[in-house]
Amino acid sequence: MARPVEFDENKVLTNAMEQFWKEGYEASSVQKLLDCTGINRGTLYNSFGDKETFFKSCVDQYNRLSEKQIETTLGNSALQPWEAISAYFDEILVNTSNKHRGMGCLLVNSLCESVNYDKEIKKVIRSSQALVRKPLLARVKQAHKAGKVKKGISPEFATDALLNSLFGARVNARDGKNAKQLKALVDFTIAALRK
Amino acid sequence: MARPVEFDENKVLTNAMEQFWKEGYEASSVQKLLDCTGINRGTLYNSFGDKETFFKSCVDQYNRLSEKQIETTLGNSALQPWEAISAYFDEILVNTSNKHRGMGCLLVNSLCESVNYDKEIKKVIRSSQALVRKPLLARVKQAHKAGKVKKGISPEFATDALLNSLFGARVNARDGKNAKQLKALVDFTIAALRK
DNA sequence: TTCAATATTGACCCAGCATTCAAGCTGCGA
DNA sequence: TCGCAGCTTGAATGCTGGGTCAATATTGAA
Repeated sequence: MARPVEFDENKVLTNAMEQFWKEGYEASSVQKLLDCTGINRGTLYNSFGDKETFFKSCVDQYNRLSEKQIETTLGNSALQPWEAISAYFDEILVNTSNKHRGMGCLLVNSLCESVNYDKEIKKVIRSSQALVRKPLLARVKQAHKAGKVKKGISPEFATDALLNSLFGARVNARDGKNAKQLKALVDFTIAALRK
Repeated sequence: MARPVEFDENKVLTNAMEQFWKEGYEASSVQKLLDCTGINRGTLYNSFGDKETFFKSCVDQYNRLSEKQIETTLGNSALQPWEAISAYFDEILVNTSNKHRGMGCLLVNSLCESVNYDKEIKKVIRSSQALVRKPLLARVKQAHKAGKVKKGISPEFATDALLNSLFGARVNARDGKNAKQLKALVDFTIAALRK
């Protein structure tokens, strides 16, 4: 009945996501977003809303990427708990392009840039982080039940320690550390928790 | 011979540093910097140069703060190596105002915001991080010589692991975790390295 | 073929950005 | 007391920011 969309929504979201991921929210001007997506100014506002709304859609796109990484690792029932956890970290830190590795984590970056310091976006970031924490905690609990976690460490704390190590690694990734160095850092944390 | 300066340079730098620390480089407009420092537009440009130069001066101010924290902890020869290291982390994560804790680390934030993604400021940030790494490494080496580091762990790696944990904690601090939770995270890393 | 519905386009808006500068002010040396 | 070096001031500048909109294009249905 009406004119169909011409742009590829997935490509637009992916390109814009990478722009935000690399340079952050504030430094990503609408003009830069238009350049990297190839769409027109009006099209952006018409189809994706204002900059903040568009950013949230890009975070959703990032979460979809995240979920894929989780599915094949933490969500792979063929893997033992610690193998799954290790595979997940490998997926993020090792089996990724140098480009993506060097950009760190969009959620960590956004938290540190503090997009609109005390506004709504912070909530989005937090709930996105839960997407990782939940399946990670599930695996740690599994390991815990199997007696594969060092004594005196609760599954919740072990999960926090793993995430803390991962956050650090992703800051270090942005600082230029290579895959091997980053892997060594998270492997050390795993070794400290695992029995 | 001429009119003397009226503003307190130290206060100006401290206030501006906190503005950059809290909201990042891009979101800290010159107007916001004028508001929080109380100086005039022309005065800023006359006495501190442009925004980028001013930002670097604020990073210097942050480094001075950092050096003070290092002096009384890592630099305190009355303390044993691990006690000094632990005291340093306490100083950053526990013995600090809720306000400052919640802002994380200016250097980590800047790295994640990626101020001018591939420009000169990144160098400033990196050399500033060396200010912490050097005395920390010295203490770890001391512990290593005294046989107080777990077998098979080099002082360099142990230092990187500590810094990784600290980076993670400062991201988590920005996410709202409290002093106790943050301390538990770095303490866990220390315990994993210490013998 | 016509028309309603929606997508696309880029010129346009103005608020806010970083930066400059000419004029005014202040206090010390002469 | 006067002159002037140099700090202070805020209006002015040009540019870029995010956001709007009327005109145009493209489709399917009638």
